[in-house]
Amino acid sequence: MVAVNQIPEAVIRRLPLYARVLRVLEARQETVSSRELGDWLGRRPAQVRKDLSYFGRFGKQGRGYNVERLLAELREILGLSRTWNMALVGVGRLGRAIVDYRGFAPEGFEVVACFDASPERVGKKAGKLVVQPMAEMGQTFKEKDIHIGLVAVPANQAQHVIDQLVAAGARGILNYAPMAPKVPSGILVRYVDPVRYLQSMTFHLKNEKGFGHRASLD
Amino acid sequence: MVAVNQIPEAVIRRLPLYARVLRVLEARQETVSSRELGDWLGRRPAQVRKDLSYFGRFGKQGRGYNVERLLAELREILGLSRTWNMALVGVGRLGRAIVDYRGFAPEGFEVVACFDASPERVGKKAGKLVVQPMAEMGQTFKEKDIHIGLVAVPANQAQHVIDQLVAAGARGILNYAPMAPKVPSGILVRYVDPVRYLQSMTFHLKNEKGFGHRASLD
DNA sequence: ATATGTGAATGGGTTCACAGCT
DNA sequence: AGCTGTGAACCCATTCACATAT
Repeated sequence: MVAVNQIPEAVIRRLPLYARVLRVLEARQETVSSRELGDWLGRRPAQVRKDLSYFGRFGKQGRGYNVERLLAELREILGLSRTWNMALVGVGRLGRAIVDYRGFAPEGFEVVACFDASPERVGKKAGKLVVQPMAEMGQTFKEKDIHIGLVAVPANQAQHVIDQLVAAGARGILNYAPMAPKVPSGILVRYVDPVRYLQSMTFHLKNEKGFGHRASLD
Repeated sequence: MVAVNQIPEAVIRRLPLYARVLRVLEARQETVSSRELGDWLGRRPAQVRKDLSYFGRFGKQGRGYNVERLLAELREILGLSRTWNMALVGVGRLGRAIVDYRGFAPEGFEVVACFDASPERVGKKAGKLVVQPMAEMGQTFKEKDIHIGLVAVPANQAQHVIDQLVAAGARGILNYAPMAPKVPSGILVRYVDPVRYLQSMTFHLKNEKGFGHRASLD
């Protein structure tokens, strides 16, 4: 157990994975050991224990962790015991797929507004939402208590859009554009970029061997 | 410069990012310094230089790196100077969005076959492709020289699908399902999981401070 | 003056190994 | 016996600092 600000970032990024496995286990068993949890993710038991120990002492020697309890703790730690409102910018093909994506809601994330710079798109529907002009962003962020922005515009527009999101009050940004924007420090950015994963994969595939390394979840 | 099998995985995962920035720079300048390249990605110049130095000596003291040359080298190193054929499993909403995704082709990745376990979907069209039954997977992988599988099925079916992909000959898997499958060692798996990124973001957003850390591309 | 390439130093993250609880 | 929690040891990755080249 340790001060919040000195928890390794690597640990924080694993917590959602633990939560995910626990969701599956919830239905079938009451307790889980660090070994079992680690097996699901290709991790060593010691790592699981140490990761969790940054936040508290959730286990019982000789028994393991109570699945339900641990899941609840993790959701609390990650800030998932509330709903997070998000705004999407860019309602092209990809944007539409994002609005329709069924994976957000069960985890407490909701797209509650969407914006596009193109006048032809403004006013049309995207899922249940009406596409708004960029100018309304600041206003809408306040009204709807939005803290996260999703960016699904072409790479060459992404920087400008992200600047606008930050100005509107976004503190976190999920960037689907294949580029690396500059943001003020304090703004969190994460990247969804399937091609990038493929490209680091082909390095290994190309060298017929070089295969020995663990297929872990990084 | 060093043997292929002892290049840090972390370095390999950054190479696609360098390539991406170089693509942008290509149009506007002939050379780039490690400082400038690093600035684009929120990295220190020394890291850029060391990363590249694992593969060769591409720079010139006093000048920097030739953009075009470096990009070509990286594409070669990553195995991107060829086309990679991929197969999609799961032609639901998400699967359809993946087939339609415009980001793969320009980088040399192509979805050349798609499969679904549901008989109602088999035989129907998905983009330009006809949805095939799972049983044809092995055959098609050989015929079409497929090495990468994309998984877009519900979490509870993903393990089974991935087993089938591996049996069919897939050596790399891009998993859109929110779960962590077990695979034989030697098979590469990468995860596209927007929710996971959101969940590690909310940890920081929740603790109003804890913001100091760099918004880098990990 | 400017910028690379790299050995050495530092820092962060993972794993070991064991005391201690059930 | 089985399993956690954790300091210490280890290993991998990043950064520094400087010799070297243009």
